[in-house]
Amino acid sequence: MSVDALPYRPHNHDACVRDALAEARAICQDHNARLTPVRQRVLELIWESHKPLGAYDLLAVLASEGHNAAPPTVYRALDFLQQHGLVHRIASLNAFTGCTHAGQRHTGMFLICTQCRNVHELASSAVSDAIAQAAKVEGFQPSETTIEVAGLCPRCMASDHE
Amino acid sequence: MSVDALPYRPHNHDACVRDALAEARAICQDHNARLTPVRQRVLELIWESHKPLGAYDLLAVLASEGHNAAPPTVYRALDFLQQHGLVHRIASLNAFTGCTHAGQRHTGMFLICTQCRNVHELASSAVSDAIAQAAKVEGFQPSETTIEVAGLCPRCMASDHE
DNA sequence: CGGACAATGTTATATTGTTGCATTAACGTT
DNA sequence: AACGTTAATGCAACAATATAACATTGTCCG
Repeated sequence: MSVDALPYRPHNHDACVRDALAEARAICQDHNARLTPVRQRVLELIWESHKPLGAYDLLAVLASEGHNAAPPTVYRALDFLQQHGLVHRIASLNAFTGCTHAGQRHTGMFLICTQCRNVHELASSAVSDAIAQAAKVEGFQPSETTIEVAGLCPRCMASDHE
Repeated sequence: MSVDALPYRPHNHDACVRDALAEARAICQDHNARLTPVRQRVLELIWESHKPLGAYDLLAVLASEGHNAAPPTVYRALDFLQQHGLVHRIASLNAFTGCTHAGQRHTGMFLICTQCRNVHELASSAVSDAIAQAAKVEGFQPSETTIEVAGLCPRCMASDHE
């Protein structure tokens, strides 16, 4: 795997994928939901990539693995995973990424590097509080919040200055 | 025009469209940019609607007006308008809305009513500061920020409780 | 086993956005 | 006014993303 495929925070990637899957299994069991082979494979692919993947990227991999998959296959798996808080959709990229706070109540904030394409998810209560407060002042009742920040990750910034 | 087409903050809509266009003309002059007929018409349609419009919605209106328009026509106009800070793209809706802070340096935050589809733009420095701070902690250098909050606007909340 | 419901397969289509190239309009220079 | 240059538009095709509708298969539970 190319180094670019790794997020800019170094870690043991194999373990991180394994943990994410274990966590997913636990959460699904808890929700009485079935983490079927397609769903699990899609989740795994997303985690392995560690960058947002488009639905058609996933579709292509599944196809290359001999799975007779059509768009609905992938979109349904993604819907399921989103419903159970296992993946997020990045609206500005039309792509999907593994949730690093699965099981926790949070509104994710995404730092998206425009150069290496890696995405880093945060859950800053300072940010969500500020947003909740701003909404409240307007008498607005939030249900879903999207926070996506495009820019340069530390690693790319450093390599740009070489 | 139906009342639903108005934003939930009451105002003189004709004047608001007129002002937005005047502002746009001033800004374009200032930027040495040309607010051509197509561009102006697209901006006008977006403001008249006061709800996010999709590119193909705009296209349909232009077509109905006898304009021989193809998708690139609309997308180019929208690109131009975005570049000059006159409209925003709402990523979670694939739609475009007039910028209510044109000319001011800001990162917009959008309150999107899932019921009446109206969108209200804010520029909360508390929010942008919190986001900037969260990014800084991660060593991330932001360039573009997307903040979109879906939920219920005050008017719809009130009418739901009748 | 058998019925009910969840999940998947399959085909077609809708929606959103882009590329590439030809044509026309605007602007400054001479 | 004619000229060249660049910006803007017209136009045709296509790419990318997402959904609808309905048939089929699988799973669970009585």
